[in-house]
Amino acid sequence: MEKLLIRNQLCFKFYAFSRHITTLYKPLLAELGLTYPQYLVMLVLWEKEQTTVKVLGEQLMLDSGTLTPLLKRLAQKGLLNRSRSTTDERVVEISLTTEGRKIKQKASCIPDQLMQAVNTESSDLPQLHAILSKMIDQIQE
Amino acid sequence: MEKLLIRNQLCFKFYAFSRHITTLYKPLLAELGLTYPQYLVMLVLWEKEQTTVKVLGEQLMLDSGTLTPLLKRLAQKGLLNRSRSTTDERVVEISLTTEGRKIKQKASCIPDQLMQAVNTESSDLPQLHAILSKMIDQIQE
DNA sequence: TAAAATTAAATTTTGCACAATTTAATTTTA
DNA sequence: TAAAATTAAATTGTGCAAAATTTAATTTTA
Repeated sequence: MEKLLIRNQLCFKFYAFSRHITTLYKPLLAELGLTYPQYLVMLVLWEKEQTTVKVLGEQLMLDSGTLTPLLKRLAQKGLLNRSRSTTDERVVEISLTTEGRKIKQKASCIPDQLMQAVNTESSDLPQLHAILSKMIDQIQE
Repeated sequence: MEKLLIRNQLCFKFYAFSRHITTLYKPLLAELGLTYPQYLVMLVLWEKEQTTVKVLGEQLMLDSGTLTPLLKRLAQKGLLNRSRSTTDERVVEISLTTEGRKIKQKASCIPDQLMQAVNTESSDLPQLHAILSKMIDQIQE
């Protein structure tokens, strides 16, 4: 029964820390007018300027129920375009706009600023990366 | 700029894995009729049968905006009672009901089942616990 | 090739999360 | 002790998440 003690729950630690990270991002992303999930979409588009809702969903592990309204908001802000593919009308293509490309510069300092705020002992970082990567790879099998 | 690559983002890994854990809990908690945040509240109450919204919020790192409606749902299910403190009318006391106490038995197998589903290499577990505990302790300073 | 199956997004619904504000009670302090 | 400050919940509003269903397009297969 001691496994029901909240302090012993690894999953609660993930849940709590993940939310904490989002609050640390908030002031940094506010300057770009983005939420954290919106920022993740922009990260993907900064790597590859054109993609689809499906591919985006696979990369971020989010479904269309989450992405459709989120992408509409980003389109509203003028950061990306949404359009039906002409070769397959089921597909919606997402492409970076000039404005969307522009704010990549402003975002370039965010990763460092954020990690500073997270303030993880830097010796723990490689281990965390390794363990989490392994765990996430397992999900995607 | 390579820090803007999504695969390099530790925070995305936390975000994605935390959501993944919640989906693993879902079928287990469905038998109790609970969501994951509701389950966390029950974990706290199974340790200490009476508490307050404020204390609960500190333990789970959630505010009244999240807890108030969540606690109303748990009260609706008959698992806990909400009542204003008589000594300080600002405070709402939360107490476990007989029904709420009863389902602790049903929940006793969940931690093991969940960790099996998470399928983390068991050699990584102590490290994860240690690193996350340290990081969460820093938040609460 | 027509029917069946599959696929991609969108929609609907429920339930968090959290910032900001409000309300009411209690404490502090001038 | 009356005014000011603080505290605890509740409320309001926005934006995820994810399950379930719907819609429309494409692919498979009988």
